[in-house]
Amino acid sequence: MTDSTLQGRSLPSMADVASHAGVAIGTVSNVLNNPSKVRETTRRRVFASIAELGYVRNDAARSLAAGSSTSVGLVVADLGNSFFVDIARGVEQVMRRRGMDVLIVNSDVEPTREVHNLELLDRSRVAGIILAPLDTSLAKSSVLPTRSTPTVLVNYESPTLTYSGVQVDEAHGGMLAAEHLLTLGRRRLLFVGGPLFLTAIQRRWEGVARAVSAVSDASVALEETRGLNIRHGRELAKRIVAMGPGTYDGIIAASDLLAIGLVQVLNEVPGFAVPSDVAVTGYDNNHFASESSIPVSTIAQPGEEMGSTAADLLLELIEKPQTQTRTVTLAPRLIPRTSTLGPAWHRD
Amino acid sequence: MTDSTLQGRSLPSMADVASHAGVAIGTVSNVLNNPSKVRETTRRRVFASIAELGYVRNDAARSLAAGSSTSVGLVVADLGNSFFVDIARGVEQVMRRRGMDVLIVNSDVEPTREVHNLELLDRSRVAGIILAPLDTSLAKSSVLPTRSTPTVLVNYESPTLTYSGVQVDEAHGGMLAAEHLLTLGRRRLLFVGGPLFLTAIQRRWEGVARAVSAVSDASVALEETRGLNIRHGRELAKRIVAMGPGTYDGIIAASDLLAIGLVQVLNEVPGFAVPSDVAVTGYDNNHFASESSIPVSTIAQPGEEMGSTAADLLLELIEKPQTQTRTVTLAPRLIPRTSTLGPAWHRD
DNA sequence: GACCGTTATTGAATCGCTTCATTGCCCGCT
DNA sequence: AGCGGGCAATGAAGCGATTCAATAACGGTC
Repeated sequence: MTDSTLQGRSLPSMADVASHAGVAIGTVSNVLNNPSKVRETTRRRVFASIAELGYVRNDAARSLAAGSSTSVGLVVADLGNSFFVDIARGVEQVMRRRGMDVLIVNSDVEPTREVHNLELLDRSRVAGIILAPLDTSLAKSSVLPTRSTPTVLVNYESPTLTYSGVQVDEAHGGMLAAEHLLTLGRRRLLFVGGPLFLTAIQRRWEGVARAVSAVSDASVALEETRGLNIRHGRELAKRIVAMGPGTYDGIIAASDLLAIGLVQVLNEVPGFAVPSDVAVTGYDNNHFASESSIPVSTIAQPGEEMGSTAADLLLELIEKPQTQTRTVTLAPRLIPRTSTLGPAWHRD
Repeated sequence: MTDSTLQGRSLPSMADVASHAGVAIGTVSNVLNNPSKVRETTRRRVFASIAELGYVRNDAARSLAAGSSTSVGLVVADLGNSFFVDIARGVEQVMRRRGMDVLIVNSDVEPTREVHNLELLDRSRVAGIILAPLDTSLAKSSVLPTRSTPTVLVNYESPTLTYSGVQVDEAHGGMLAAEHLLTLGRRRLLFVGGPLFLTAIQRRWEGVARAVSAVSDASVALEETRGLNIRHGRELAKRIVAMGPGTYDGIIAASDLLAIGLVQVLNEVPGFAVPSDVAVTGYDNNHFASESSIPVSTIAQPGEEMGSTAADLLLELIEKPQTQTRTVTLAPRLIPRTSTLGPAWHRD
């Protein structure tokens, strides 16, 4: 019976540790989970055996037996987008403080993978899930209704209030940008961004329009783009130049990349100097917004804060499952830089 | 159609499904894992029960019983660095094709978290682990010797050949950049980058030096920087300007950001036009290298390929554990752009 | 109808852990 | 001595799957 010939391969189990240390299996478990319940000397003996055998606890067995896990899952739509990386950082920060681990799964913009990843985490029986989808991925609507693991949505409004969530007040962001330009005396504004079926863009535009309508002698036009990259900014800039100098004295771009593209082209053309002739704002606080040759004023998405808030909401849900779900809306903030203030304004 | 029992009740188990469908528990298991062994009609009945009860397989129990998992873990040093995101994409691509899932854990540049994450994945009994550390994080040396899960290293040379790994031939990258400039007729070169204790930077410099020494009338100088960001590039550019025009006619930067910073400043100063007076190359193929106002020629790290190669190596290790470990070295490649070729050269 | 080879289904044993009701001990009090 | 209470330690009963030997059911043949 006492055959301890473990042919090389498989890792030692708790039972192996127990017999090696001359204690019961339950004692080993206690050493690991409730050290205070075990006498000092015994504890030391067990730890010694653990070290000697190179024992590694099997979390699959652990969470099966305990019926709970110490990891949460984070489903992100696109790791290539630094916004999601910020969210991840926020989530990790909070979870780590609580001794929980964060497993990240990447959907890479594919809705089917998003569904798959959600199922994966469900099967894994993680303690909870934070879902950060893209505005465009609709897939979740078909999955969400049947979920049973505690779940928090980031940046996506759950139609019904079935899940807790974190959102950004996009309209407010648009207002901030517009008011900034208006305060600087700009009156002939232009909002650029698109496609407009993205609700975030739509909201930003609404905010801009609202802010402008509050100032009697100000006006704002809208130019829809097909995307939000530098290239789209460059293309649009050419069209703007073609309209002639003075048509606009302030431009609100729906993304930093768009703004950077605009600035790159405009600033080369007489009559379109940035910001003296045309002030430009971006959106997202992309790392490169501050690094381009003319640092771009921007609206910062509170990505990290969104992540940490989502984590808080999730912990709440995990700890008292009866809690009423709720949605937290966070405000973006303005970061003024050279592209609106001019070179006199130095950042640190 | 009708019932939506989403609340609180603990999830149904395989036993529940079995009794609901009027079959044995083993049959349910077969329906899920060896469908061909179950008669069509039975299979359908079981699937119906699964759907009706909303059964979700418990992967903790599954991998405990089966003694194997269908997920692999990926430990990345810094999700904020797009190089690691590329690696992740490569890993996912290969694994997905094999029906395996990838769990990503982020160490956020902290060595202690790297160790923790490695332990986490060990405990989780994933099928294998891919470790993508930073050049600087030394911590793994203390962990690696005792590992027992199949493991593959990315971008870090295991001193002993204990683990399979994927690397980049950094020296070759340096050579490519230098040869490119030499071919364009540049002879007074400068390599910039740092800190030099980073082995990758060191290697690139070695490659550059080797290439230059092969051309009799060419020379190369070295300027060490304290970091690789745009800011460092800007600062260095000022020093270069101070040396006067003509000192160098070609600069090899150890990162794209560095190169972008250099170009931004140099190109404004008479006698330092890029690329006519000074040609500049970057390194990493950062997304923004191609988007800056003067697109920067660069050496592309094959991040995605590194990831997929690592995944292949890992699968090999998982499938036949006896396999000899090996290290694959990949070559970076040159992407010439305006900062060396001039505006005549259009990219698609 | 008896016999036999497939094909389907069954259910007990098992994976490695947590839990918790018990048991053993030791010590102080009455 | 006897009793009660606190610690320590024990070990069996799950947790929810996979496996696999054993059994049942099903056709075909002679």
